[in-house]
Amino acid sequence: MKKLLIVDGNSILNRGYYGLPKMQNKDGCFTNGVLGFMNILFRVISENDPEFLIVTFDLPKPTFRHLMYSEYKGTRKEAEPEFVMQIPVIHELLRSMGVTVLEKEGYEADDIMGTLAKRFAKEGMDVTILSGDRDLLQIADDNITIAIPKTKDKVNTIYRYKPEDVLREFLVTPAEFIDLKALMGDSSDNIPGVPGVGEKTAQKLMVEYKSLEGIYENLDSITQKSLHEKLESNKDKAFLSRTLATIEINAPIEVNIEDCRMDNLLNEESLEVLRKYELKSVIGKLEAMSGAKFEDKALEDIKYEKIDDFNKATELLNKALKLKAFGIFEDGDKGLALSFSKEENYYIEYYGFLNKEYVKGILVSLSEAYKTEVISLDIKNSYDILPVYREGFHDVMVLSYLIDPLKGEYDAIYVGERYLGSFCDTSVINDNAEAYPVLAARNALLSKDILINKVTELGMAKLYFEIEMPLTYTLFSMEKEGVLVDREALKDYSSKLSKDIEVLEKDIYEETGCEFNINSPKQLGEILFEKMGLPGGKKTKSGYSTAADVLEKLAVDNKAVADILEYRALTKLKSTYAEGLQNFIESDGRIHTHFNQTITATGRISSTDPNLQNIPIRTERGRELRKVFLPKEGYVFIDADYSQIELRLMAHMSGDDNLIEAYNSNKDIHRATASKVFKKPLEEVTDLDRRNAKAVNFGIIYGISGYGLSQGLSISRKEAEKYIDDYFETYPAVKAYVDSLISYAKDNGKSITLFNRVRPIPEINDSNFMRRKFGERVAMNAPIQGTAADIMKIAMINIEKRLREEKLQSKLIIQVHDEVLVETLESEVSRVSDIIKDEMTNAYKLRVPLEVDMHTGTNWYEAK
DNA sequence: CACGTCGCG
DNA sequence: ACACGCGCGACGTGA
Repeated sequence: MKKLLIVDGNSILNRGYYGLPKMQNKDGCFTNGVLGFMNILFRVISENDPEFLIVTFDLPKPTFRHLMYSEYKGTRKEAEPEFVMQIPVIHELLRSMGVTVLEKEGYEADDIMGTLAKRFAKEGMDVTILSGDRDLLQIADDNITIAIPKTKDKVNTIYRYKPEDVLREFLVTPAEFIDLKALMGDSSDNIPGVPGVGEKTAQKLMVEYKSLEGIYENLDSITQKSLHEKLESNKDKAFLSRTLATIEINAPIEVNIEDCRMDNLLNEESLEVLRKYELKSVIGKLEAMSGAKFEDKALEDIKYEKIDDFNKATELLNKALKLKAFGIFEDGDKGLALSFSKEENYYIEYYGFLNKEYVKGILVSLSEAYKTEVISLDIKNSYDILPVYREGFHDVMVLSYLIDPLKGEYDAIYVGERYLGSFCDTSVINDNAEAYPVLAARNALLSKDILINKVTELGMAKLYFEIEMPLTYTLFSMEKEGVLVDREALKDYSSKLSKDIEVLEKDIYEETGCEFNINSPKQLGEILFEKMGLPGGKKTKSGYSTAADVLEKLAVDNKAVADILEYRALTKLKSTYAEGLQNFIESDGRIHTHFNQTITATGRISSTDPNLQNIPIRTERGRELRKVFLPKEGYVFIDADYSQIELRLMAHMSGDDNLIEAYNSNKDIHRATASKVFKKPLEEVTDLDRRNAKAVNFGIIYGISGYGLSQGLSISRKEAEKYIDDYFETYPAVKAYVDSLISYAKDNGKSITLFNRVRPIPEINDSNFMRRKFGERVAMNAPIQGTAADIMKIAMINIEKRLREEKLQSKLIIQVHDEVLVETLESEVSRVSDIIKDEMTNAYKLRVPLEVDMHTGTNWYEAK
């Protein structure tokens, strides 16, 4: 008989918390509840040996049961912060262990447990519910055991209740237990009960009359006067209490039991979490349970067949086409790994006619004739041998990123250990260059369904299928196209910089009276603040801060400092851009950056080798650099950027009527804000007012703080705080919205975008003030920045697709967060402009218009 | 390899 | 009294 264990998360965490003395890790995070939770859980697991495990939690929101009777205000006293901060920790740990965690808005954990227990028991499973309190006893039946941990005489035991045990101890059946509770009441559950009736009396009544109905039908036979009166005058309360005490067993919860299979609790991910919270004993218990030390877990071989025969490779590729799904991972120009199943893997070595072109020739038929799923760990790097993106292509790296965007790395080893519980011998990978590609193809194939289930559970299926997967192809196409760069112009730019740098260098040596390495913050700090005695406090770990905002204050009346700032600006331009970019110009004269889809915490893409998302623009000297980015012969650039997309999203998502109105009437938003916040007519708003309002607008998006704003505007913190207060008074719904973002994050340990993209925020309930405040700012920023990223991705996918499908020659080549650059055939300018504008403005319908600024030019300087 | 700094949105 | 704007990547220095 299959065994299922369902755990009442909040209640067991609570048990754990009060069962152990307070403990903290070195970050100050309390962990005793989590440790206690795990101890109880492992105890039950070892005694029961369940095959499946589900943990449920209450959401802090009111439930339907309680909403119906909202006059019963919560009497539950506020939980201790040391307890509350462990809620996200237990979530993080359970998630890392791959445990199914269920919670549903509008339902208590009791309802979820009751529903699932009854459902799976009916299907013939042996169900155990682990809870810290007796509420669940009403659910007990022949196939459902209620396990309750108790401490008696300092000995922890797990009490197990079947219906007969309930009867023996409480003298009622599980069904009657509901009425018993209705009479007694339960203050911790906000169940009023009949005042004055306690456990003993209730029990006596139930034994005698079996139900509330029985009691009230025979009220006359209750002779004890005071009890009679209590019952009579509280009949409504009794029946209402019964409704409140009844656990829902038909809650709308969907669970695939196979997803709840308990295996691989100890993996790279959970190990990391356990180490972070310093729960070594848990690691030990998990090792003992899995029967092996983590370090010497059974290592799996990477088995594969090497193919270097042309006919064999052809046969294999044709076989792949006919499969339901296969895994693929390209090993640069050296070869190609294919995986057909856990056991059947191949490495095709490119050689002679057996090359990429040949392989692509076969695989290209995947575009129509075959519905075969193609699954990779990084499919963007395989499009050079695949047809254009279609449904059925999958990327396991992208899936892992969506589930845990803070992780940073999603290689085959990580996926194997976290999602497959398969540990491979890394020495094999070090020794054999073919092993990793094979492992990547295989683990991608094997983990895809597991990961899609997780992503679906998290509400991100649409995000994955409709945005992230199509985007893999868009980014591939952009990288492949690259951007033309004028190497000679870059060299000229560099040598002009060199001249000016040389002069500055000499001036600085003279002005400071000594020669030193200006690029060394250490030496510079010593010269400025010790030798020259300029005012400036220690700011960094390693000495004086020589950051620009510090130096700018000194530069006003010190020529040397002013020169140093300029020197810094010019050397930056020279080393990072003028010299740096040259190294990336390839033989086609173009730079092919890498657009990374699995880096940022918020959902933006990033650009590396080189970074084309930080090409200078704010200073004229830097902006000049954009003249070296050119469209190819016969083409021009069209540059398009969203106008204030994040602020527009703030208007949309907060639903603030004032902000929405400002945008819908096409106002200058910063000016309009200044007018309202500083309470003066639009005509009287000065440039300074506007600048300040703009800073506040930005501050709101970044997660405002008085101090931060005061630094940005060089005003006192008090003034800055006044600005913020006035701002929130002007746009009250914005205030309510950012508050709701913080409270959502505190409750859930994460924030989400409009498209359900998840950004975990582990800092949000940290006991450390700084970390917690950081978490709060992240909670305010991530939904806005992330939603903007989502929308831009939609626009990019659609632009690339239309250019391709409408057989235009123009190509999308660069994205800079809210901006795209399209290399446009001259004769297509009008058509392509329409496409870009159309796809960007209509990427998603908001309550305010999405506006796009577009320019054409013969280089990036002109087009922007 | 960590740090400080600074380029961009 | 004090902590403090959000998100990235690249470079040079110095241990």
